[in-house]
Amino acid sequence: MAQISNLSESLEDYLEIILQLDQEKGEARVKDIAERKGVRMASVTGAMKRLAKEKLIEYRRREMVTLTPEGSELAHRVLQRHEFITRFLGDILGVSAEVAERDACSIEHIISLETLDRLAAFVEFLKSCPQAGGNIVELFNSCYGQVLKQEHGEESATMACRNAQCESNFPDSSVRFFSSRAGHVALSDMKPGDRGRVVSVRAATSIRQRLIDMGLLPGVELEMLRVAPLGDPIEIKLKGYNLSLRKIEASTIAVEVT
Amino acid sequence: MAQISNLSESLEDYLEIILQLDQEKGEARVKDIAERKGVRMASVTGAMKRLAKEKLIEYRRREMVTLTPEGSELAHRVLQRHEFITRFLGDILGVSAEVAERDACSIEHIISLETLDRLAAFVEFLKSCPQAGGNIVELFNSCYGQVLKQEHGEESATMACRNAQCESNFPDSSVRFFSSRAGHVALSDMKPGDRGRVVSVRAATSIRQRLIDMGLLPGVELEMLRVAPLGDPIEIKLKGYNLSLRKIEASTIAVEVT
DNA sequence: CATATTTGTTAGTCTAGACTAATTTACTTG
DNA sequence: CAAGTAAATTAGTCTAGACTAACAAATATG
Repeated sequence: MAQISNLSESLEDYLEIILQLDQEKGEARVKDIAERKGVRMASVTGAMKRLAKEKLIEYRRREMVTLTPEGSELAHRVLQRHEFITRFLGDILGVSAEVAERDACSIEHIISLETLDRLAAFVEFLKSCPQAGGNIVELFNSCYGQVLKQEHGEESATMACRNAQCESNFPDSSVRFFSSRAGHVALSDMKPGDRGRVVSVRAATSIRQRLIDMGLLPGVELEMLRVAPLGDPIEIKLKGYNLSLRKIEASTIAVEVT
Repeated sequence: MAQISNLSESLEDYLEIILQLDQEKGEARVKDIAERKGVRMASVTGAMKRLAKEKLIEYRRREMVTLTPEGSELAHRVLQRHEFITRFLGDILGVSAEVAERDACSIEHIISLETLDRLAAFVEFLKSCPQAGGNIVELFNSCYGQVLKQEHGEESATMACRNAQCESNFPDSSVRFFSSRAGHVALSDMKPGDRGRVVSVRAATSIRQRLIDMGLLPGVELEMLRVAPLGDPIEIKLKGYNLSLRKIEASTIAVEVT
């Protein structure tokens, strides 16, 4: 049972596809539904029966599918949710269009209304609150780069980054927190000679700021030099200079060993 | 097949639960796994066989479950992903703890690594980039309120809001974009006398800022007064004063009719 | 008009992943 | 130690949702 309806995910998908086809072509036929959903026509026939039983569509054998008023209402809600998530992934996070679409397709069915509401509020906030600058999203995407987006005329975004002096802070535009093959290790667990790349800094704010000021930012390359006899302090090399850290600080830093 | 592994969602869940139990109690038993996953023991037995076949766990009948090195590696990755998503939902979006946990549980299995990476980068950005203020998240949560979070000692967050003069901008701390029963309607489609609440403003940035300056913010209550003969302009009442909008502007504003 | 081709349907199969009920094994305790 | 209880397994059932194969209807075309 998905969140909005009491339908299965699959049936929600069918409903959504029917609405889309209806809007695009003015009609929804079994063949087109099958093609868009990536299933065989026989599967569609079955699904149509289930939807008809729920009185969400009107369907007579070999004719086109039409939404009932309740079906249409529901389909619109499902579609709105889908499009919102796609926009969040694409426009805010800068995920590539295909992946945004695919992920939205699955997330829409399982995300709670509470989370959706909060996410929507967050998006509105990022776009509207004058204190948030209004350009947070552009700033983010120019600092961290977007996936597979090389549209022209993005000069202003790049400028925003330059102006904000973020450039030197975020040196790697393709930070891979999760997709790296290697597992992540706490900096404090590295052996002398190990090299790696900072993945995240999870220290409390006060310490965090210090670490960041020292250059320990996501994406930065570093090398473990020495660990003192009792494991404290730890000496690392980054950006060409050496740095000493306390073990407790180093343990908050996740590193992808290379 | 979930993203990280080629296991089913359910099997990933089992693996994750085994790791958690192992960390918490030092051992994972069928009964506890069943309880945590909310299934019967018989179902666990079946799942353990499937996991053992994949060489992810070591299991002999009626003994406790242990992770193989590969299983442990995978389980850690799954758990890390889970915890990251939970933190995003809870700490950034301000979703209530239970829902954050529940949603993370489902989202973790379907979200792509690309999206996960972008999300992680975004979170790091919000927390680290000096230009982003570093307090964007607190600002958001104090402006829009958090769900079911009434911890004390949040004075500083509230202050951030006051200082930022966001208070008057975001009057309603429980904006419901998706969870409202009623569907959303474009402001331009409302009838004279209808009352409602702004859900979102989707205009282009230039117009958007003007609308926002006039007080058309998510959560604001308004009433439709008059529509001129040709549908343009539209007169609405909000916060006690009257406002005229062009139809094209009004059509970008989604309203939840009350 | 006869025959292809396209479009849909029916009937039956398969799978994962839950379930119940009954049984077996292991541990505890009077 | 016998009996009771807790833990785990086996065997079999159910469901959604896909699949294939074969057939049927509608449409197009030589």
